[in-house]
Amino acid sequence: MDSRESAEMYLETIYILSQKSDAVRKIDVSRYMGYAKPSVTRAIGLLEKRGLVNVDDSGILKLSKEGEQQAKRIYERHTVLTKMFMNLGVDEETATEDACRIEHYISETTFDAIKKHMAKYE
Amino acid sequence: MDSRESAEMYLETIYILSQKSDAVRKIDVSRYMGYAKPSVTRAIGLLEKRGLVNVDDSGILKLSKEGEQQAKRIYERHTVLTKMFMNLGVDEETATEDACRIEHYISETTFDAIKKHMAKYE
DNA sequence: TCCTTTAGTTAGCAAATGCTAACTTTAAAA
DNA sequence: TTTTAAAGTTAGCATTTGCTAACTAAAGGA
Repeated sequence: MDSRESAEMYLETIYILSQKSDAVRKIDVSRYMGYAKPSVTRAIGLLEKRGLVNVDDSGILKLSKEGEQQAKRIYERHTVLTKMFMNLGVDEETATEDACRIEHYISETTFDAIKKHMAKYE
Repeated sequence: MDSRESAEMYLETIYILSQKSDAVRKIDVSRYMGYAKPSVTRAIGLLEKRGLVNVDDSGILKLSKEGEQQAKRIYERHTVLTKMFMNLGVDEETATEDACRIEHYISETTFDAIKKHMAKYE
């Protein structure tokens, strides 16, 4: 996996888990992503260094303002791409999987075009 | 870059260069991709081991049957995705760049759906 | 014939990610 | 209070890809 993709996946995961629970810890990320704990420890450490995530004394993860922006950006791509693929007749599971891989690699320009296009179908 | 993506890019490059010239060598791949020669030496060595590329005594690269199949598969994705993005109003350069990144990550199912969709516009 | 340019190779570095093993710490259970 | 289970951390391995440095080999020019 690409380095940027990896970071984005961690951010997105924290964002998604934060919507379901208000006390997200590393172990939750570990389980959700299916990665070993040390992988999560390091990855989140890097996100902290970059100022995208904060971990409080009790081990609760919070996205910073910028971290949340980035997470939302990816998550929006995720949902829009999934819809687009489903709109073309792809089943939900496959559409989600594809969106999840592609969301990291689409340029702003192309994503905007897709988003505008999809807006017609709402 | 992902390992599979890397291999696919080399195959696609050899395929593209083979359409312009019938004597493609490693140095050509090196220049086209902008990679140093040792990177190409190793990458093509791996493709040879996998039976996807053959290098004859004079250093000319040929895709094997399977190598060509894979290269064509990727190249088709490249062209179809580029068209789709341009169809949504994206400029050619951006469309090509995006297609080039995404072509490696789309499932067969989703690509088929896109392809069918694009067929309507021909 | 000798020299230079070009293609290709070998060896080894750096970066990044995921993993296991083993340890610490904390918190809950008995 | 003691024990046990769960969360995290540290250390270090493996894999993969691209790079540079330095070398070999072959082809062409002078």
